[in-house]
Amino acid sequence: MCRLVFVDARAYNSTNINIRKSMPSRTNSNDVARLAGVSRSTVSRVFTDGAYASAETSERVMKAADQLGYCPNAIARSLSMNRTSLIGVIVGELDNPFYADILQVIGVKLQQRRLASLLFVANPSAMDTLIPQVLSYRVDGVIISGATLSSKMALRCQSAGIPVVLVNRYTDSDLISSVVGDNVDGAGQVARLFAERGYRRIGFMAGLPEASSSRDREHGFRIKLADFGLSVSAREVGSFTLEGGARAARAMLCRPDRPEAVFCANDMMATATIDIARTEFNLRIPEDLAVAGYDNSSLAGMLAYQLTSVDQNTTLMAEAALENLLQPSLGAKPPAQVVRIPSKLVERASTTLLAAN
Amino acid sequence: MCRLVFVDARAYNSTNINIRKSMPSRTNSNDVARLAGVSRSTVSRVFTDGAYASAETSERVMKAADQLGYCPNAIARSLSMNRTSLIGVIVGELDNPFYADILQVIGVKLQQRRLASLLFVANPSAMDTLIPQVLSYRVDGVIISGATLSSKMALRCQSAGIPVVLVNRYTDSDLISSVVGDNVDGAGQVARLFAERGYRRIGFMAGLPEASSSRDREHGFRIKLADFGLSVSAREVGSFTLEGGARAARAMLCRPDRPEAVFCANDMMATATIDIARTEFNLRIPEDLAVAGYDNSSLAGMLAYQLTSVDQNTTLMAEAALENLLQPSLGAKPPAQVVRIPSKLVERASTTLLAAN
DNA sequence: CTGAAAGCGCTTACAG
DNA sequence: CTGAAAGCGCTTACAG
Repeated sequence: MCRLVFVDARAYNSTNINIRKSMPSRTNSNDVARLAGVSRSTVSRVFTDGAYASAETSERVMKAADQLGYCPNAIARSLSMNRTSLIGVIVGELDNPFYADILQVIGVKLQQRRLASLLFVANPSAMDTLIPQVLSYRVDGVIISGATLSSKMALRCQSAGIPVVLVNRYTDSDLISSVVGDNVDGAGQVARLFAERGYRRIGFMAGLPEASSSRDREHGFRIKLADFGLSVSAREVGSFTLEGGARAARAMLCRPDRPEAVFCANDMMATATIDIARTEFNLRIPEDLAVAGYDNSSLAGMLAYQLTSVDQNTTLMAEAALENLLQPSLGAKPPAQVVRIPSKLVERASTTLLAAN
Repeated sequence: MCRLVFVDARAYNSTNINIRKSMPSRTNSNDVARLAGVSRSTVSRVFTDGAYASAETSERVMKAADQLGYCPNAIARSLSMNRTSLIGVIVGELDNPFYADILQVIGVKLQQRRLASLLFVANPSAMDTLIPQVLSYRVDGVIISGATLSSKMALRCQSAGIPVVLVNRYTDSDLISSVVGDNVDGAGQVARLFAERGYRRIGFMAGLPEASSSRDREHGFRIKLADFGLSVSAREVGSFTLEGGARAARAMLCRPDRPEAVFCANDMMATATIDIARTEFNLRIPEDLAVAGYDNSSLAGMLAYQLTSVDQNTTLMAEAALENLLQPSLGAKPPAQVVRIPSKLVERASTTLLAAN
C-alpha cells in the first residue's frame, strides 16, 4: 500500500510538475563542477576553445559532463557574452528554387562556422512586422535574401548596430551592404548570344519593376543589344512568377510581330513562357521561339525545358555574404559595399539547335 | 593639444573597443524604467501579455520605450523563463520543392504563434553532428522533416525532454510522434487509377529503401493492385532524386516487357522518368507510357509534365505537426502518436488522355 | 498596482 | 592553472 502511493507520487511528479518547468532546465555547469570537484569557472573554461585548463582537469571535467549528459546552455552563454552566434536569415519566395538553393547554401555555410540560422519566412507585405522579433533575439547579423523584400528591416537592423547584408538585391541607401550577381553583365551575355544567333525580333520579360535585379538585367540586356544594333521590340512584366510569366508570354506571343527570341528575367518566367509557347501557340523551342532565363536554377536543367540561363553561383554569393557580414570590424566600421559576383551564361537547347537533335 | 588627445581616445573607444562589445548591448529595461520613473519589474510587466499594470503607467512606460528604441531582450527572457520560444527545424533535401514548401508553411505557422525557427539544413550523413547545437539552444521543440534523416537526433532530443515531431517520416521507435501523409491510401488511389485505365504491365519506382514513405507507398500500391488482380512487373530504386530516377527509368524502359504505366514514389523521380522516356526512348506520355508521381509538388503542375500525383496537403501536415508539438502537456505526457493526413490523387495529362488533346 | 530581491546559467577580469 | 565574485537583462513570487 505504502509502496503504491510512493510510486504514484513519483509518477505525478515526473509528469504534471516537471514536464514544462523543470525538465528543460537540465544539468548545468554547477552539477558538472561538483562531480568533477572543480569550480564552475573551470568547467566553463574547459568548454571554451582557447581557454586555459590543464589536461587532467579537462579530462576529469569532460568525463563528468559526459556522465551527466551536460550540454552548455547557449542562451546563458549568449547573454553573458553579449553575442548569440545567431544569424537572422530572412527569405521570401521559397517556392522559387533559386532562393531555396540560396537558403540551403547559406545554412550549410553558417553551420560550418558554428553559427545558427534564425529563419524568418517573409510574406513580403508583412515583413516589417518581423522586425521586433529579429531585433529581440539579438542576432549577430542579418541576411536578407529576396528580390521583393522591403528595405525597412535592413535599415532598422543596421541602425540598431546589427550588421546586415542583402543577397541578390540592393537598395538606394548606400548604408547597406549587398551581394548580387553581375546582372548587367549576365544579361549582356544573353544579348550577345541572341545577336550571334541572328535573332532580330527580340522580347524582354521583366520581373518586378521595383526589383534591382530585374532593372539591372533589363539595362544590361538593352545596352548590349544596342552594341549589336539591336533593340527590344516587345516587353512585358511577368512579376518573377509562373503565373505572371504565363500571362506575359501570352501577351507577347499573340502580337503580329511575335519575337523570335525572348529573354526572361528569371527561370520561372522562362519555363512558363516555354509552356505557353508550346501548348497555346504550338511553337517549337527553339526553332520558332528561343527562350533564355536567369538564375540557372534546377528548373533550367530539366530536360523538358533545357533552358539556356545565366548561372548566379549561389555558393559564391553565400560565401561573399557571410564574409561581408562577419568580417572582423577592425578599426572603424567598414563602409557598406556592393559585392558583385560574376555570372556565367549556360547554353542549353532552348536557344541552341544541338547537333544530336 | 589636450582636446585632440581626448577626441582621439573617444574615437578609439567607439570603434575598436565598442563596436563588438558595447554596441549590441542596447538600451535595457533599466534605462526605460529610469526614464519612465518606475521599476524594472513594472517595465517587464508592461511588456508581458497578461500582467498587471495600470493604464497610465503602461502608457508612460511605452512612451519611454519608444523614445529609447527599447526592444526587450529575448535571450535574457528565455534564460529567465526557462523557455526560448525557439523551435528547431531540421530539414534536408531543400532541393526537393516539396520540402521547400513544407519549410515555408512551417515557418509561417510558427511565426503566427510568435515562435521563431532555428533552422538546420542537414546533410543526412552529418546530421548527428548538429545534435549538440540543437540541444544547446534549449529549443522548445524540434521538427524534423526529411525522408532520409537519421532518427538519432529525434531520440536524443526526446530523451532530453524536448518535444519532437517528425514530418513525412516515422520511426520504429514508438516514442516519437510524427505526421505523415496517408501513403498507403494515396498509393492505393494510384493503383486504382491504373487499374481503371486498363494498364496491365505496371512499374513501381521506389525512393530510398530505408524511408518509411517509400515503403508505405509501395505497400499501398501493391495491395490495391492485388485487389484488381494486378501486380508490379518491374521495380527499380530511384533514391528520390532526379539522377536516381533517370537511372531507374532507363533500367525500367529498356526491358522487353516495358511497363505501360509507372508509379514513382515522388515527383522528382516521376519527372525524370518522363524526361528519359521522351528523350531517350521516344515515348509519348501518356499514350506510350503513363507516369504518376507523389507529393503534387510544384513540379507536377508544370505544363511540360502535367504529372498525375498524390497531393500531401503540406498546410495540414504543418498544422498537425505544430499542434502535436505544442499541445499543452496536460497531465501525463501524451504518448507518441502518428498522425496521418489524408492524401488526394490529382489527375493530370501524364496518365489521362484529355479531350482537349 | 508596484518595487526590492533573488534567480536563470553562463563568462571573465581579478587575484592567487 | 584555478576559484570567488560580479555581471549579462530579464522574470516572478513576495511583500506592501
